[in-house]
Amino acid sequence: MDESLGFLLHQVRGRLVTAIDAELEPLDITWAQWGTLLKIANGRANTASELCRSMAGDTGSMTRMLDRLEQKGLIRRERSSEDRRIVQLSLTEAGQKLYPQLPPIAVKVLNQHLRGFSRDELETMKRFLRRMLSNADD
Amino acid sequence: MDESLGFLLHQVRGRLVTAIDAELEPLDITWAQWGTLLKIANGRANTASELCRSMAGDTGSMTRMLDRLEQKGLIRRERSSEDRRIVQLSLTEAGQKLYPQLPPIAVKVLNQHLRGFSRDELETMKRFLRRMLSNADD
DNA sequence: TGACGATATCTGCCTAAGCAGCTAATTTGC
DNA sequence: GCAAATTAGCTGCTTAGGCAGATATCGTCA
Repeated sequence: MDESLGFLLHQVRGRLVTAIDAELEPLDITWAQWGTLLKIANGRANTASELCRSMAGDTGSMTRMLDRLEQKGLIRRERSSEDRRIVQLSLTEAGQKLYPQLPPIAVKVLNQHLRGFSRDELETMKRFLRRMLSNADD
Repeated sequence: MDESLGFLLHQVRGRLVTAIDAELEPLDITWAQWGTLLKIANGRANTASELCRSMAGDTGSMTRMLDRLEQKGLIRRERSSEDRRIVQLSLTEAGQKLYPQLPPIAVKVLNQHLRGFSRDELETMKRFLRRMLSNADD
């Protein structure tokens, strides 16, 4: 039963997150925070609900994630004037300075865990995971 | 960047857990609780620290997990008389009655997410994940 | 024997994610 | 034009996991 796919996914994801968080620790940011920051930096999400949709997350949990990022001075929240329900998100100068430092760290940890994998094998695994995701969507 | 392996693993694992938890809800137990219960039921772990080792988890978090299982009346804790540091774990009658109901639910949800996968593909994916785990161990 | 290190468990503090319920603002439908 | 539904964001409650520190017990070795 340790061999269940669900358990394996859980374990691997946990190891990855722990390893990345350990490397990120000197920068005073976590993997989850970095992911959120990146979405904002890329312009893929300007509001909290866009973030939730693009990460399949909960809005309540996102509010608190944004609280943490704002409190660290990495993002700014501004109530929109056109639609006053919306809070527009943007990176502060500190956020803009921080976020390019992060991808190399994630890549390094990922490569450590992918030692011995061919490019084909990596692509195969990603294809499998995308198929599972699309199976989940119905 | 939504295409990073780490992000995909995170997403798939999340969807699986959410789907299993939804199915388990009428039984008033969660996926994480069920995993712990199963380890105890199988006799693979008679103590908290054995559980932690076999799941690569934290002892503090395990204490609280066992609190929840004990509070639900599914497990029993008994201080060992030979080594008084140890707390021996066992299933109550309720726990023994509950745990055989759980694997079919996990299998069902897993199969939904694996629609269209051949047995070979599943084995390949599991092999990949085990390789990543073993890469993590050094 | 008695000090020291290792082990087992527990507690407090933190991040994170999910659910339900709430308010305010906007859009839709009659 | 206005009631109803929808959307955006927030708060409280819960589970879960990680880290650090505390306590009690055990094993070892001088």
